[in-house]
Amino acid sequence: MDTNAAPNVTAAALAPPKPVAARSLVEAAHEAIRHEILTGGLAPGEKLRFEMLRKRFGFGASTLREALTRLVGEALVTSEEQKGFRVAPVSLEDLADLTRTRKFIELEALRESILNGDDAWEGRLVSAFHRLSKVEAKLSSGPELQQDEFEHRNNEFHHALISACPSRWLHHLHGILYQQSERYRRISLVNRVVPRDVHAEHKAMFDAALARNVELACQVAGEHIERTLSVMAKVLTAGR
Amino acid sequence: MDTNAAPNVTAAALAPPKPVAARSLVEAAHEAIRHEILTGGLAPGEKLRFEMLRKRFGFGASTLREALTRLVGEALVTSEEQKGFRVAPVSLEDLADLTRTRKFIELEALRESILNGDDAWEGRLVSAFHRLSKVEAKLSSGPELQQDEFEHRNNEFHHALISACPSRWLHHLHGILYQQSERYRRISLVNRVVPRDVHAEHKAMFDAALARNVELACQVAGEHIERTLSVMAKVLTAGR
DNA sequence: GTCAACAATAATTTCGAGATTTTTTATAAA
DNA sequence: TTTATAAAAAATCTCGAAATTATTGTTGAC
Repeated sequence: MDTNAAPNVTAAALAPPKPVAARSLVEAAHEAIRHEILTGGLAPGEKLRFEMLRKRFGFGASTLREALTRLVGEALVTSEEQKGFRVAPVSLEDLADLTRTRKFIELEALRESILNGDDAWEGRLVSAFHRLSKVEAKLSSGPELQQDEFEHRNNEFHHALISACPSRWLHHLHGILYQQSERYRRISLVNRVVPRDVHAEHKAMFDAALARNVELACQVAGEHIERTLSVMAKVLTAGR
Repeated sequence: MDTNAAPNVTAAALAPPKPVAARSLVEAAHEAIRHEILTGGLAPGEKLRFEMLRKRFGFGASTLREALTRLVGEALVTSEEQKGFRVAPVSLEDLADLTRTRKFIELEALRESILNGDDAWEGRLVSAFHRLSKVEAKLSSGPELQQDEFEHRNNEFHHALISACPSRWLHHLHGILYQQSERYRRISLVNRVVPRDVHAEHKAMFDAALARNVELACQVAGEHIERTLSVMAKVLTAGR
C-alpha cells in the first residue's frame, strides 16, 4: 500500500485547535478536548454540553460521547449518569494528594530504572535532556509560543528518566498521575510568580541518574516534585 | 415521584447474567461485560465483535461501544484504532508485575490507614471481617454458588482495611490494580489446586490492623499477597 | 407568602442506517 | 507453487434523529 497524504477527516477540518492528525475521529476529538482541558480553554468544573462541543469542535454526538468517556478514564472529566459530563475540578487538596502520590510512584520507578538502565537508556536520557535544554533556553524570551513544545520535551525527559523501569503497571500508573500534574503545571506556567531555575534542577537529576547514584537521584527528583508543588500551590491560592 | 419497581430496561432483559439494576443502559452493559470478563465467560485475548455482543447482551452498537471504552480505561479491554476491541490478555509476567505493584500500593495505603484510622474505621473493619468469615465457612461446601458473594465480601474486607487512608489518588490506583487481581484470583478459584487456610491469613491481618501494629500488618498483608501470587502462578502454568 | 404539583423546555441517552476501513477471497502473472 | 493485484465481504466507525430523563417556570392550593 502506498502512503496516502490526503487528510480523510472531514468534520475535524472545522476545529481551530488541531495539532496532530489522528487515525480516527474519536481519537482526534479526544486529543482536542484533552488539550483544551490541559491548557485551560475548558475550565475546571465547567459543564460539557454536547451542543456546545458540537459547535466548537465539529464532531457528532456519539464521537464526542466516546471521547468524553475516554477522558473520564483518565480522570480529566467526571460524569454523572443522566446528568452529563463536566471538566474535573481542581483544588489545593487534590494537588497536594496528587503530588504526594506521584512522588511515591515516580521515585520507585526512577530507582528501578537506574538499577536496570542499559546503554540505550543512557542514550535516550542524553538525547531528551539535550532537547529539553534547548527549549528551556528559548522559553525565557517567548513563553507562550513554546509552551506546548516545552511540555512535550519536559514530558519526554521525565519519561526517559524512568524508561528503564521494567514494570509496565508502574508506568501505567505514573502516566495517569503525570498527566494530571501537567494540568496544574500549565496553570502555574501561564501566570508564574516565582522565578525558579528549572534547568539547574533538571541538570542535577540528569547528572545523578547518569552517575547511577540512586539515592541522590531520588532525593533531587523528590525535591524537584516538591518544589513544583509549592509553586503551583502559590498560584492556586493567589488566584482566590 | 413515587418509586418505580418495574425494570425500565427492555433490551437488557434478554441477557442471562444480570445481577444489579443499573441507572443507564451503558452502565448495565459495562457491568455485564465486565462480569463476563472477570468470570472468564469472555476469554482473555478474545475478539469482541459488535454483532456477537448485540446477540449476547442485547444492547445497541453505540451503547456497547461506550461500555467497551470504559473497560479500556480499566485495562480489562484493549482497543486498536479501526480494528476493534479485544479482551485484555493475561500472562504470568503480567501477573507477577501486577502483584508486585499492587503490594507496593496496598501496603502504603494500609500503613496510612492504620495511622489515621478512627473508631468508625474499626467498626467498618469488624463488620467486614465478620461478613467475610461467614461466607468463608460456607465456601468449602458449595464453592461455585457463593463465588460472587465471596469476591464481594473479600473486596469489602480488603477495602475496609485501607479505608482510613486519606489519599484519594492512592485509593484510585489501588482500585485499578485490585480489579485486575480479581480477574486472576477468580481463575485460580475455579480450579484451585493448593489447599490453603485463607481465613487464618485474613484473621492475622485483621488482628494486626486492630492492634495498630503497622509493621506486623504490612508484613502479614505482604505475605498474603505473595501467597496469592504463587497460587495463581501455579494454576496459570498448570493450564499450559 | 410558602410550598407542592404540573406543564414546558432543555439536555442527555439510545438506536439504526450509511460511510469508511480492514480483512478475506478470487484471479492472474511470474 | 508463489506472489501480486483486485474485487467482494465483513467489520468498524460516524452521524443525526427519536426516546428518555432532568431542569426550569408557572399555576394553584393551603
